[in-house]
Amino acid sequence: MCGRGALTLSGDRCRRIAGGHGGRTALRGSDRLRKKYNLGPMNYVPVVRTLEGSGQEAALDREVCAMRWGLVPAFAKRAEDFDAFKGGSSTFNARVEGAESSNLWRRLLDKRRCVVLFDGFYEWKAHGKTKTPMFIRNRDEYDGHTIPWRSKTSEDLQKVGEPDEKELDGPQHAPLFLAGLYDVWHQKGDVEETLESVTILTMDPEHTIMEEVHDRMPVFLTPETAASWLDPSVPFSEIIRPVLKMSQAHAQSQLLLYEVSPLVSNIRNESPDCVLPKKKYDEKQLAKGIGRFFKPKPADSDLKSKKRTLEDCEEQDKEDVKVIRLE
DNA sequence: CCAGACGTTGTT
DNA sequence: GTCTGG
DNA sequence: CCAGACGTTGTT
DNA sequence: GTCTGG
Repeated sequence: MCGRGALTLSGDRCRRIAGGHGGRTALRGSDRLRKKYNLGPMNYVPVVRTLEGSGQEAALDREVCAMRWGLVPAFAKRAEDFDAFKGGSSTFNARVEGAESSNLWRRLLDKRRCVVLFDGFYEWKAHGKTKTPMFIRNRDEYDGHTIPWRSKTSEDLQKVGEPDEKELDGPQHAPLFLAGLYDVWHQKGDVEETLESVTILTMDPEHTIMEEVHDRMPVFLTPETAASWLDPSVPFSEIIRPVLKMSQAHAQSQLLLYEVSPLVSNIRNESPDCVLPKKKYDEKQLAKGIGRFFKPKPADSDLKSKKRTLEDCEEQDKEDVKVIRLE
């Protein structure tokens, strides 16, 4: 993990995921969230956090807000010092090993934990000199769609339980819950500017399917560990062991990994085809007629063979129509 | 005391 | 903000 | 994370 | 190889 993702959830969908309805889960800055099948650091991603200063445990509320992926700590003098694309420190991932002994991360571990929502993310699997893009998401059967409340009344729990509306604004599979840390940076000087930004924790993928693809993976949260992760009354030192254990279990049993087309490797390609399995993408391209150029060419180029080729093309076009109608 | 760092991934 | 190096 | 640029002189 | 852009 984790430098590229897909994110097509609407703000409202994120809010339902984050804890149901009514005033208990606020939504802010969702105009910064657009459907994206190919996003990287510096883009805005939906973050679930616990609202500060909302009283004691029983009254804690949540908020979903758009934050920039790539953390700028509150103490930064210039935001560029933490912009990996401008020679600064790379802060879109944080290694969980040793986070407690890092000046950058330690201050966030107890009070600035959050959950980052993704449809899925991309990883480039290396074989020798070539790299194959893969997409990783929750399998269709996984039913962890919402983050429950911790220590809430049964009334609250009922509110959250299952999604009670047919979700038409994004993928049907459960989104990934990724463990994150956030911070708020205020620019000093004449220009008043506030930047909320986030990093995604990474861990060792050993003994999971992710090991086949990469030497790091994000920390996956389940509905239950996500609820604890969001509870600021639980210290990091207490929660991290079970969280990592559950993340490993999740990566062992609930993920779906598949190869995608090389389209995604260029971040300017912003198409739903990015998340299409490569096999389906290839079929689609063939159906569009691009695939015919990979057919063997005629040996000679006299008029007759040219004509035959043209006829072949027309024939192919008719077949294409059939294929498209069948879909 | 002040100055300066505070990070990750991937590749060799 | 907080720690390390000098 | 990957892709793509990496440059100058002179002219409009 | 190294840096910038997205």
